[in-house]
Amino acid sequence: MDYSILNNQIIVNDLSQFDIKQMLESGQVFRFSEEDGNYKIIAENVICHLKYEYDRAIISSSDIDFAIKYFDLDRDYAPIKQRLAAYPLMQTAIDYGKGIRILNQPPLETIVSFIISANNNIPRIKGILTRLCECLGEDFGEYRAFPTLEALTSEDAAFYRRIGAGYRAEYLVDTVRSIADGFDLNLYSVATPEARKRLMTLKGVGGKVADCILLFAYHKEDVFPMDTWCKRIYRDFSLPATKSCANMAHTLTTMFGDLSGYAQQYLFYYYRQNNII
DNA sequence: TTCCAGGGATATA
DNA sequence: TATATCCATGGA
Repeated sequence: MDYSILNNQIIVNDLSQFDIKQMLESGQVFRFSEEDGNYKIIAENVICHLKYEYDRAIISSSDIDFAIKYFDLDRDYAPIKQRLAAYPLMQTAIDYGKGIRILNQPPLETIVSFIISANNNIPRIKGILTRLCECLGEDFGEYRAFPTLEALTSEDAAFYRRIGAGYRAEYLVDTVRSIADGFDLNLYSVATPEARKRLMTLKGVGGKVADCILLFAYHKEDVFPMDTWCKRIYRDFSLPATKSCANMAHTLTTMFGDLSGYAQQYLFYYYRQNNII
């Protein structure tokens, strides 16, 4: 994609495949805020400021290389959208969310975030994560970093309940302990089925949460996370009826192949924003 | 008051 | 392997 670096800022020239609101509000990330058109995103211990200037987007970051990778800037989404447009329903969804990109988020916080996301709603997820970082994250003045593994493992279930995690508190305690005890987070070059199997050994990580982690942290493109919105999406494709999310995900990933993750993201955003019940 | 939210664990057959 | 039930919380 067309971007350049100037004075420690990233200038994104091609807004046909880069939209700040669409990237952040497509349900893949929770630690962001907006005020008067200025967006703040925090990932790990890095903060990024995003805004528009004329017909360009400007990214300021404490770590430029991190930001380039995080916002997936070295990927051209034009051919992806062109291939997807041949599928039913997709042209509408792509037109609606043409600036969506799939972020490359740090694995640990993606795992924690999506364990919290289970049977939960986005405003609450954001609140729980805000309190988590406020309590355990390193203080950088303007913002708090995401807590380190050491900080996460230093707390018990009572703490996670206090910040509002509810019954997911025990899952979090168990999972961060597993990671500290040697669960290998480096799944970038592990094939999707094996990586998925490993993630699902973590407490609080089932099929859907595993797929979110695979897509939003490891950029595995051959997954289709099935949530309540995606069940409606499945219905509208008039595919074989089934009650099983696993069956739906299998049918959809068979249909979309290595475009599954992208298809899911455009469709999720379109359905949720338009509240298609 | 009940229902729902980017579901998963567990028990049961 | 497939289905039923329980789980904290807060907003609608």
